[in-house]
Amino acid sequence: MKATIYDVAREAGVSIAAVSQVMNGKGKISEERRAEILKVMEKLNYQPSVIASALTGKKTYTLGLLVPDISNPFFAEIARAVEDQGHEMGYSLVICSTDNKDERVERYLSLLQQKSVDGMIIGTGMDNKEMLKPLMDRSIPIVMIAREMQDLALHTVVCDDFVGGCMAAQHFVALGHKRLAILAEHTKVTSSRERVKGFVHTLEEAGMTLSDHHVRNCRYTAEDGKREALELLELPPAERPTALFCCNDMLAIGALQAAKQLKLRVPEDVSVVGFDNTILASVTDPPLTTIAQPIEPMGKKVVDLLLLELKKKSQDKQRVVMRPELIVRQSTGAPGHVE
Amino acid sequence: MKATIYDVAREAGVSIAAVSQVMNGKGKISEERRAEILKVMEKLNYQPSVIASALTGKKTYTLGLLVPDISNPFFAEIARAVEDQGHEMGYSLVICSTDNKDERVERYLSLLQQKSVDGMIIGTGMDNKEMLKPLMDRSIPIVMIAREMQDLALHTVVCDDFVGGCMAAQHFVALGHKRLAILAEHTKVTSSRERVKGFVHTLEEAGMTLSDHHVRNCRYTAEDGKREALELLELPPAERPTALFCCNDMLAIGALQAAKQLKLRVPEDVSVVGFDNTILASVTDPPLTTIAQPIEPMGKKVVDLLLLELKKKSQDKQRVVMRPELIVRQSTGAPGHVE
DNA sequence: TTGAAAGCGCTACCAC
DNA sequence: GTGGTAGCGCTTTCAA
Repeated sequence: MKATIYDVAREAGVSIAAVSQVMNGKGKISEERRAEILKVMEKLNYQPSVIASALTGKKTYTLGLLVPDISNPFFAEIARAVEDQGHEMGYSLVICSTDNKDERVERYLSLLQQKSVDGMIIGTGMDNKEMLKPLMDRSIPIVMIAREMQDLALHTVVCDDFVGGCMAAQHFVALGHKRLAILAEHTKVTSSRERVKGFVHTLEEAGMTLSDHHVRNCRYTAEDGKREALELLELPPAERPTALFCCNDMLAIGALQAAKQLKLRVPEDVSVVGFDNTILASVTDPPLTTIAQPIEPMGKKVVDLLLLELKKKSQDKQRVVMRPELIVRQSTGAPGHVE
Repeated sequence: MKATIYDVAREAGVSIAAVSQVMNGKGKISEERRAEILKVMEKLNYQPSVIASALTGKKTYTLGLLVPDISNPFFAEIARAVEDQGHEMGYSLVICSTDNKDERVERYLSLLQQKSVDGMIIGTGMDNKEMLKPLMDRSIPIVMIAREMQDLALHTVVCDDFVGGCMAAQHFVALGHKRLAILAEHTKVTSSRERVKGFVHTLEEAGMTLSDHHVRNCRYTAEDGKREALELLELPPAERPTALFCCNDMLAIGALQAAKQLKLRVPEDVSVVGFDNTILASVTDPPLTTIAQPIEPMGKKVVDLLLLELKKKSQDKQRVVMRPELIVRQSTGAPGHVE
């Protein structure tokens, strides 16, 4: 059986209070008692119970991370960054894949609460933002990453999605594209909406427009992207876009697959830009031009904000916006030309 | 503040014992009291504390998953399968990326123990297997996935790595390759060792051999794979392999990149087979022929075994071996020919 | 300095 | 049926 604080105390001939003190480095203990207790802990291979400690008002040293799908490389990379930064400070990470379903979000929110996590990092969308209210009322620290929850006072770390969308558009415009289209995520995904806005904004500044049926909403799988891209690319030549802006790398892969299936060459017949710059972007055929999010810095920052909130409550909520970057690979070129 | 069992009891005018009983569906309670209590719980939005419950000898409903790196798609996909199956049964998942470093493994093992997780799923290698002993002595349920811990009586779920290696070799032999090479993982990775063994075995059965410098050990990143593949592919023509078996998809991507850098065509100049069939295999250029592991069934099975172990202890340890499958895409062909 | 004791929220046993 | 109560392992006053 596991050794408890009582075992240590008995073995060392002191009170449990003494043991507790040396563990927490509080109170006054003579050096020799301290040493003795430490020795006994070692000998018994004593592992203090976080559970018991947490019950006494201390922390659980556990954080929750809600994302749509941990098997999606983007979120897996986020998770790794978050895990590392948390681990640095002694925290563990519980992952929660929501599939963007409110019921799952709710379930996980409740579960994490019952498990008394010290804080939650939310990187998933949800239709009903009210779900977060109860948590905030109970002042459970919550921070957002890669998603915004407007109207809610929450620390938030995002990349500048609007600017990212602009960058993609600028790239296409500079290349000379005239017929553009977008593969967006579900409209409830704020980051995707911003990217679309930025893209459209830049296009309009350049005197171009985007017809509605050239903006397709997908879920977040490559299959979805492929299906929508197929429809786009099968339009009559005069309407068929020569450039596709995809709101994430997964969708871009779907677009690439669609192009391949239709025997369209990339980038000669159609250019594709993705978003996120996950590992996927570097291995596609051709390698994907994409807008990079600074995933690691974002993950680190969001943990820092959360831990900050953990100690000093009720400060100003920050909104940290990090700059995306256009990574030009080989999926983009001038329309109708070999690059 | 969060409502406690006392709040519910007071509000409902009953004892906490009564409340506890309705929560756990045990003991006898009159229907009306039951309904009343339920109503109060609802009203107070009562969330029972898993922490307190766990302290009383119950479970924490939390599982730990140790993998080398959650941002590696293979492990991310494993994690998703494990998460889902666990979630089904009310468990949460703590992810632990070890980077294959013993110190990190040890740290996480200790942390998970202090947090009283109900069980651990280990999908990472470690040099010193002794680290697991203390956990086993304390009879903390441990199961292995995609890794073996020989000499240790542990439930284990793996795919048949040896057979997987054989499949790769058979594929190459059937295609007519004569000069083969392997990109293996670190020798301490049992699964990789088995794959190499199977590969070599089949080769020898076909009357072929593999010289030592045609078997390279890498870590687990694409960069490593690329570096080693570069060396292999820069050998003089008479020694240069026409077929590369890579022990995972990441390494295969590195190989693909190496080939591209050297202006070698795949599969005309060099064929490449990967292992795992992660999402990466479907997006490479060209799409990767690979040996698929049944990731989802494996993840589900390992959770089942763990939960089984949770209830009835000390049963026979199972070793579940799942069958891999050759997925032929476009990175393999006959040597010197366009496929 | 040191330790006795009062909880933290919940479970389970036992007496009523 | 129902509720009192003794812990679970640890933290934290507060006396001594």
